[in-house]
Amino acid sequence: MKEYVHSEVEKKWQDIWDREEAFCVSDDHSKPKYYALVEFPYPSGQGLHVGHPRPYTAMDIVARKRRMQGYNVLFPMGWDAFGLPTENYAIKEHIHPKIVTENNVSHFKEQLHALGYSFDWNREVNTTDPSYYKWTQWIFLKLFEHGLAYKAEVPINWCTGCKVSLANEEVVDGVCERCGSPVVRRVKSQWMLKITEYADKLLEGLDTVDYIEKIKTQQRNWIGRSTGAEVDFGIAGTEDILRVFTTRCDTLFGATYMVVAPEHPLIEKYADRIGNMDEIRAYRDEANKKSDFERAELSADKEKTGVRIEGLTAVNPVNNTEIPIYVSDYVLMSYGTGAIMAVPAHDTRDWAFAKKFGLPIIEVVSGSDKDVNEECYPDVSEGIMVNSGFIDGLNVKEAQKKMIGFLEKEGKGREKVNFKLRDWIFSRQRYWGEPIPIVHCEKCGYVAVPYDELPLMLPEVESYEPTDTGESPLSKMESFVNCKCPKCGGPGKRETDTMPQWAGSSWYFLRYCDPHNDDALASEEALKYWMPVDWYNGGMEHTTLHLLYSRFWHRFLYDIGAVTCPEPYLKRTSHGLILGSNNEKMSKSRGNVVNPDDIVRDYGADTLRLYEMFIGAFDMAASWSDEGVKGCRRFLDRVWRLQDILVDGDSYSQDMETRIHQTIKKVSGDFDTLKYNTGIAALMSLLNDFTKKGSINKAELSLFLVLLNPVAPHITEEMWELIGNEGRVYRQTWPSWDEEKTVEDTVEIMVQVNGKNRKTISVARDIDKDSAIAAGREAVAEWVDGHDTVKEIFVPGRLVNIVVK
RNA sequence: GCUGGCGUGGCGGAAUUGGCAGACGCGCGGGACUCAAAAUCCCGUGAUGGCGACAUCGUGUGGGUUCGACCCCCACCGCCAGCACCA
Repeated sequence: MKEYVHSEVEKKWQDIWDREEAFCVSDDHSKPKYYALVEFPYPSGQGLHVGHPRPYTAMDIVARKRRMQGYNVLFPMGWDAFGLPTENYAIKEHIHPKIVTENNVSHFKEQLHALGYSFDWNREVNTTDPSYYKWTQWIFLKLFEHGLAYKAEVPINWCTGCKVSLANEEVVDGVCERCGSPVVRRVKSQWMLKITEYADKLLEGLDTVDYIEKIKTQQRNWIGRSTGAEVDFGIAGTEDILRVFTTRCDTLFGATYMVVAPEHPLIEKYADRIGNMDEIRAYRDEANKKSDFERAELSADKEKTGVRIEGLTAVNPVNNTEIPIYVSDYVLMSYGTGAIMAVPAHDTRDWAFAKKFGLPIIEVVSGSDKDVNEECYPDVSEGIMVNSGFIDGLNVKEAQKKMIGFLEKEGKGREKVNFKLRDWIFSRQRYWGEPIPIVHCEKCGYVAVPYDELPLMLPEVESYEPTDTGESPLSKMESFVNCKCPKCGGPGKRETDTMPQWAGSSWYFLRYCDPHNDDALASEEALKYWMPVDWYNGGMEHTTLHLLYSRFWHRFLYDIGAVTCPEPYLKRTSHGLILGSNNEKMSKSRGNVVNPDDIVRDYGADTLRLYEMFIGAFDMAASWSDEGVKGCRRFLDRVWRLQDILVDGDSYSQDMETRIHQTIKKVSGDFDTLKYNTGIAALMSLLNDFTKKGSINKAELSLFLVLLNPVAPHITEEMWELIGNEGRVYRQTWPSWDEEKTVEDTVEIMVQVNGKNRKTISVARDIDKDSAIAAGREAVAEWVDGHDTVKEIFVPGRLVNIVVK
């Protein structure tokens, strides 16, 4: 027998697949389509990581199996290539990011190719390609046109050392990831996308798709819809109001003071009436010095701080009581209205604050067995209202209803829905991203670059270093910045910020449908045929960013008629991380990184694919084991040696038939439900049976190769050819099983006495209850004779249980 | 703190969703082949007791439901992930 040399076999078949264009797909509308998608990688300088092949192999198995089942399968790959690491590397090494990207992409591509994936490389996309980002810019302009892109002053992370704004990911433990200087919050004018306008649609859409539950929950929590009421408190001696959002308007009679965020505009507005303005400004400045990290870090059980606003009091609209107003950083400007009504009796934060500042605490929901002055009573979803005037005696729900009625009648409040979701900060003061196609004109304001001028090319610059002021490197390029206003023809200045990395990845799945189209992001015909994506797998870390952003863009494109379905992904799953052999996350500093190239070289791509699918449940983290890899290679060696015991035969031998049908069923089911580990285990078991038997016929081996092919495509093609079969495994039809043949004629059932196993007997599969029990009684006579029978239980195919006294 | 998930041999993990716990793989022990080793093949492998057939115990802890519980219910402990002063 020929020796199994994985390097030769794998190279041979990869070349053949290339030559045959084996996995290039055409828009053949006569066949049912299947769109399998994996998240495209960021082509980093480090190359492929052993974490990448886990989802890629999983979806490659799905794609290969669906092809064998007669589907026209789109399984594409591309590059999410804009981004910071490339830019930083370019700065350090003085190489243009475009060149860095090209090198990285070609390295990645080689590595993916060596793993034998069935990607359709004719549809490769690259987000940094102008013919691609032309359409990213087009979508931005559409958003702008529909009022969903706007400029706003927002707080950003500012590195005091590099004098540059940082993405959240670049802030580590409150300091700059690169230079270690403290990071503070700073206000800057940024492009924003109004994802909040789509909050409800994004929430509702979740009910129509098949995502694993944990993803749905996380998205729902992130969107954070809560229903409550807006309540307007008067400000004594003025016409102004202080508006708050509350989910508990029933507790309004218990509101004994108010708190506003340090940045609340009301403070500056009444600066001349406020007695202690200096103190308040000092407090605000202190709060602003804190980075997000510090604010969050200290949040949990931090002592409450705050300052009373002297000279301003609020009027409670239900009883016209005047109550004090405080500033405190526990109230966030970014949620609700930036102001709250404090009900210390029933909110732990308000209670802590009230205790510290000696404010009154009034119980308004009964039910606590303690005095609310001694202990806060926050759990008040049930309970009866007390000390609450016209809603006394009502339960919480009724009280809320009546209160909203009252507020609406008085014009002092209304029902209101609030979201945690914030608008999407869309500007980056960076070079390596899509230029934002907007011109600022003194006369006309922000003006869109005309569609026929897209793509707005990213110009060549001399240096990618950010400027001292934190502006994008593009701002130093006068020839780029200065232009004519597209509207009035007067002097204009181009936007110099670029888009975040999330932009290009928010629609790439659409481009795969029609990647070379120059007139549209994809033709309607192609979109109609291919979309939505049938199965999308990706990392859990993208659930609230990429996954939500792309759903938002897609829904918007649907609303303007650019795409044909409202939700982009029918099904979403997530893979678990691959940890180092020490159970820790793989990283250079921990020294536990495994390079996939080494595994491919030493054991072969098929081994790596098999191992990563066998390592454990797909959605759970799994730690790397070199011994486990060897075990998988050993299995492939044993598969190869099946040639030694090969005999003639063009149908399954009788003694193996049941096992074979069981295995087809098991593998088919497991490959469709991400249970690759047990599917592979079933194949290992079947192999063990053939080895034990000492022979396998050609029909049986051929079947085995077809079942194993999606996981280990190279070795199976080679063996298929060696045993003299025609054609290719990847073009075979996926086998079906006969349900009748998956069950044995006789079954072993256990016989229990009082629930305890005593004997095992062999009976006909379709034995009736009485005969089964009779046979059972006979087998366990020594335990039941002489006892009274209480109950007899028969579970077909499983057991007989005789309960005696 | 909130949300979601998990807890099973020496290890990675199975268990048709209430029906023989530990499939499959790793590791380990023994044997065959070999001058020897590697590779390969065969046998064994939850714990305790027994030469043995076998018996008892055993799925984080404590209780419960049931003829029967890794699975369902109640309480608790521990770990992982995400969010976190969200009004």
